[in-house]
Amino acid sequence: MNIQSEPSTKDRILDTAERLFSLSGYHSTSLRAITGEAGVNLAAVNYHFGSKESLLEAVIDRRLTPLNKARLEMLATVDRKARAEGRPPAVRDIMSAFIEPTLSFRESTDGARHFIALLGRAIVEPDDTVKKRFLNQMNPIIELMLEMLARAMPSLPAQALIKRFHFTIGSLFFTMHACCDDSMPERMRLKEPLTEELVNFVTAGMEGR
Amino acid sequence: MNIQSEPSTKDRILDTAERLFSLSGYHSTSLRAITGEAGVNLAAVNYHFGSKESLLEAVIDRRLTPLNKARLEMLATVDRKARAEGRPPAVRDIMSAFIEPTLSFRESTDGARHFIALLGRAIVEPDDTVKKRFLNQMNPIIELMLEMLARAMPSLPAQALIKRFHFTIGSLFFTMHACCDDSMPERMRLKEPLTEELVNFVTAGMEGR
DNA sequence: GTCTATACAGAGATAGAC
DNA sequence: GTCTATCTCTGTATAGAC
Repeated sequence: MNIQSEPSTKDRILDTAERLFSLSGYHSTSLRAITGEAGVNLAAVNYHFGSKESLLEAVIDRRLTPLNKARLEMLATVDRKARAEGRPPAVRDIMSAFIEPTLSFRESTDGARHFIALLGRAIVEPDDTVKKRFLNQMNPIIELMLEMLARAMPSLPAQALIKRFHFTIGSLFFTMHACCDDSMPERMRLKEPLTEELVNFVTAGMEGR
Repeated sequence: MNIQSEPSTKDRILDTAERLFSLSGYHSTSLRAITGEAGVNLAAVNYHFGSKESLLEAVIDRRLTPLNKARLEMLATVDRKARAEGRPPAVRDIMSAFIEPTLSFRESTDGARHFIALLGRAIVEPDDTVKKRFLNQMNPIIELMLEMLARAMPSLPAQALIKRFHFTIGSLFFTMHACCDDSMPERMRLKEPLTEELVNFVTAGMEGR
C-alpha cells in the first residue's frame, strides 16, 4: 500500500489495462502492449492476476463495485422518500437514480471516463465469462429497479415493462460507450450535458403514451 | 455461380463465418474454426477474401446492402406520402421505417437472425476498420432520418434532436443484439413481438413531453 | 513476496508448389 | 483453386533471481 510514492506494479497494470481495453477493446489489446506501456514485466500480469481475463475482471470490479453502491443508495433514497409520502415512486426518479450516478462518475476522472466506455461495451461482449461477471454485479440493481418500476406503473403488463426497461438499458449503455467515441460521424457527436436529456427520453419511453 | 448444386466454397465460408462471428464474436472466432466447420482449407479464406477482416466486411455487406435498401425505400415512401398530403412526416412513421425492416428481416431466416445479432454488436466494436465500414453504409440513412425528423419536429433544437436520435439507436441496436441472447438473466429475456413496443418507446422518447 | 527471463502452443498471414 | 510450410505475434506457464 503506497501512500504518496509511485503507483504499485499492480495499480500501473490496472490503470494501463483500463485505458487500452477501453480504446482498443479487450481482445485486441495484448498483454505485451499493457505491460510495455506500464513499464512492468510481462509475467507480472500472471503473477498479480492469474490471466488476462482475471485482469479484466479486476479492472471491472475496482470501479463497478463503488458505482453500483452509489446507484443502490440513490434508488433506496427514492424508495424511502416515496414510502414516507405514501405514494409509489416516480418513474423519472427511478431513471435518475440509475443514470445520474453513472454519468457523473464518468466525469470524475480520466480513468473513470475510460471505464464507462468499456462498460458500455461489456454488456454486448460475446465472452460469457466476462459478461456474466458484469451481469452478476448488475443483477441486484436490475431486480430492484424492475420491482420499483412495477410499483410506479401498476397497470403496465409485466412483459411490456421488461421490454421498455430493456430499451432503456440500450439507450444508456450506448450513450456510455459512444459519447466519447471519435469515430462517429461529426453530426452524431454528442455534447454535454447528457443526463437531463437521457432521463427525459427514457422516462417518456417508459411511461408510454 | 451454383444454381442448385452445393454452396460454393466462398458461400460456405460466408455462412459459417456469419454464424460463428455472431455466436462467439469476431476476435474470438479463429479462421481455423470457420474453415474447419465449413469443410474448406484454411488458406481459402485468404484466397477468396484476402484477410479475416475483409471476410467480416463481406459478411456485413452481403446482408446490410439489401437491408439498407429496404429502409431507404420505406423512408422515401413515408416522405413522399407526407409531402403529397402537405404535412411534415410523423415521428412514428420515421421510426417505423427504420425499425420494421430490421426486425422483420431478422425473422426471415436463421442466417439473418445471426446477422442482426452481429450488427447489434458492430456499432460498438472498437476496431476502426470494421466500424467505419459499417457506418459508411449507415450514413445515408442517418442523414435522411435526421433531416426528416427535423421537419417533423421543427421547434426542437438540433442538439436535442441528435441526442434523442442517439438514444434511439442505442435502444434498437441493443435490442437487435440482446433479444436472442441466452446469457441474459431469465427475467430480462425478451419475447416477440418487439416492433410495436420499440416503435412506441422511441417515438415517445423522441417527441418528449 | 516480487519480479524477470524464457519456453510453449495457438493465432493470422503469406509465399510458393501443385 | 487448393494445400503445405513457415513467419510473426499472441496468451499462458514456469523456473529461478532478488
